[in-house]
Amino acid sequence: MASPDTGRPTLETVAARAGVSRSLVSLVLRDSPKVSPARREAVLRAVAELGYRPNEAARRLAERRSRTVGVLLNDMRQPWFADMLDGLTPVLHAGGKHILLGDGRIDRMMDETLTWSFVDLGVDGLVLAGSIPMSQAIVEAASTIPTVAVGGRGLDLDLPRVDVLANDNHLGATLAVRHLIEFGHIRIAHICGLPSIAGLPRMHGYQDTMRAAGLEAHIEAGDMSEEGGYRAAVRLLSGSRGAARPTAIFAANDLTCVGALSAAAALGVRVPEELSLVGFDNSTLARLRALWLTSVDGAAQELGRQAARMLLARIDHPDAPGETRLTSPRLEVRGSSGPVP
Amino acid sequence: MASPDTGRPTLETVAARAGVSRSLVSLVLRDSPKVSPARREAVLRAVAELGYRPNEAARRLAERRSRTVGVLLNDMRQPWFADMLDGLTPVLHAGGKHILLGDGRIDRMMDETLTWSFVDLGVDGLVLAGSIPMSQAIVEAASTIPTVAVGGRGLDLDLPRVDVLANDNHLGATLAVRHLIEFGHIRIAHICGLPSIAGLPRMHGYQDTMRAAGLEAHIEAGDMSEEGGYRAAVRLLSGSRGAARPTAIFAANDLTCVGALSAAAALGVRVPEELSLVGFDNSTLARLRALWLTSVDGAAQELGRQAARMLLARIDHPDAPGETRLTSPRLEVRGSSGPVP
DNA sequence: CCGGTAAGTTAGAGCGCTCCAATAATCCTC
DNA sequence: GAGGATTATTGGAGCGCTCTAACTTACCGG
Repeated sequence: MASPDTGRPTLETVAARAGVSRSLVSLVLRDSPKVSPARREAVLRAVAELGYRPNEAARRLAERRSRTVGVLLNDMRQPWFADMLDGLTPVLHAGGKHILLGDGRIDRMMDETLTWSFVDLGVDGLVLAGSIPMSQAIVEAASTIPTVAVGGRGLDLDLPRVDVLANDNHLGATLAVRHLIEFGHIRIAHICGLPSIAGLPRMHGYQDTMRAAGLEAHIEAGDMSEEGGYRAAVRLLSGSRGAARPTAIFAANDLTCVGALSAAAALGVRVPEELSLVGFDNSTLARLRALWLTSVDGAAQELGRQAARMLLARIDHPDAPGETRLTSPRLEVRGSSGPVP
Repeated sequence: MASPDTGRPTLETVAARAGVSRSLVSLVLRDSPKVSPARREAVLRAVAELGYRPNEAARRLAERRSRTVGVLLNDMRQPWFADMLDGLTPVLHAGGKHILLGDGRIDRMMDETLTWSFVDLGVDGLVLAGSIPMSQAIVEAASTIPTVAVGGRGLDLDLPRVDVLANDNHLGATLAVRHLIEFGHIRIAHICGLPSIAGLPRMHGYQDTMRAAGLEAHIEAGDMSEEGGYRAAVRLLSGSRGAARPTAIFAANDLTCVGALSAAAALGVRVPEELSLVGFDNSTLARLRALWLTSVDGAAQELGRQAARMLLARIDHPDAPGETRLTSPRLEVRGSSGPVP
């Protein structure tokens, strides 16, 4: 004799109203085929009249799964993550999954607590996005829960049954440098990023392509920030190295590229007439007409879609061997690059 | 006689190991004062040895609350939301709340499903951020669940026990226009935003301040986008209105302002020598040295902090009368504004 | 018209936790 | 060292749902 006296209606309440048992209501709600049309009708009417909504916590407890996947990322305000999520979420929703976002910057506790709270919540799957720091907690979670690593982590740490999906950063750099070479540039410099899973292959792609073309590589240190890009570009352009000023710069990401653009403006070097710039990520920044950067597009959205599909497959099949897949980037040519002067 | 055979340990498992009852373990975990040091010790050891973590779903069901608040916003990639969240989340965490993010753009179902899923999950509180569309579901949820509306919605729809916290957009516009007047500008135009809860007061602030200074207002239509700002600025600057070209433009937000900046560049109008620009939001965009916009800072982070505090208070006191609070913006002066030519 | 099968419905035992009421152990105080 | 007041500990009844196994009917051919 439950007490539907207080607050929201429960299965009990609905059952009483429809004149059936709790179990039958449950069957109707999970639309089981073996319910007579008459009863189904009655139950649905009762549900509507009472405005009944199932209690998610109870359902999770009973089902022992949450129909939820956790997404761990480091900074949602970076356009790459937003784009990736744009691809990821519709597919996961279509697969009947809720999404729980964990942002390492917003919840400054990525290291441990955030991951554990996902585990406690009993997420059905985990998406590790970007180059989030790999704590003990994450490694443990990833080896228990079906997990997909997208765009960064995972290539390095190789867990047994984790799928890895990443942008081919090496190829992206190659595309950028080839583009500049085709414009006739010879002195092409690179402002590198951090020595991360994203930064290193971009740098190596640059080096390899330069070498293949018989050109001399010139790398200036950056840190994926605007400030770093500005300083590196100032060093490159201020001619402290004699007359060999580069006519083109390939930057490790768009933010760095924007910094380089500012440096060029500050030093009176016109872009693209005197200096060509190519960024990486094709972020919203690159698309602002005030900046209008040529940039490598990592197809983050497509990456997200694929990640979602892989995760859904893995949830159904937790023990399949881990798969690694690289996706091909594309160059988006805009106003910051042009023929060599 | 539970079966700790499978998977994660439960209270039962821990209790057995520590040689105490389930209840005692529960008391230790919620660190009740009335547990003897010896038992507490034993329980904690068992917990550590087993790697026990409480099942969040079960806890929620039993406690009939989720220690979670839902945050509903429309687009996380807008810097304003990120900043607001930066202020909001630490305070909520400190108050022992988990955070559930619902992004209207990412989960394209803000209208209904997203809100309902918050309700089903049994969130303890709700934060409505920005000018999310007000669906029936939201209104219903907000009148049941402790709710705070921050930076947009809420001023208009006035629900009985909902706190409203907003930036004083009218004052912000006033600051911007006064700044330009102090620089000696007379012909100050405004590119307005959408007629939203954020856009309208900015426009009115502009109008009122111009009128108070005995100046003639001139408003060009924009839409809070870069493209809109570009077009409006082209109309303003191309002189189709005779010689009375404005020497300063106050834009409804930074994106619009960036558009205006591009228009100036395209038309050969130098900023700030020939044209001063002031934006709104003081977003990361405004801080890029390539743009370096003077902008009104809505103190989104502080807004977030206050919103969190108000929500925590309201959760403890659901029936207190709704409170409305406006916060004062501040002008961040950068390179896009200067003395009248 | 009876046993057998299919179709529809239901009781009831969990899921893993909280929390109250009841019990057991301990501590005083006289 | 008995009686009462604390202080610790425990049993057990939920929380609202799922899911299996058992129970009703209804149907049908022999």
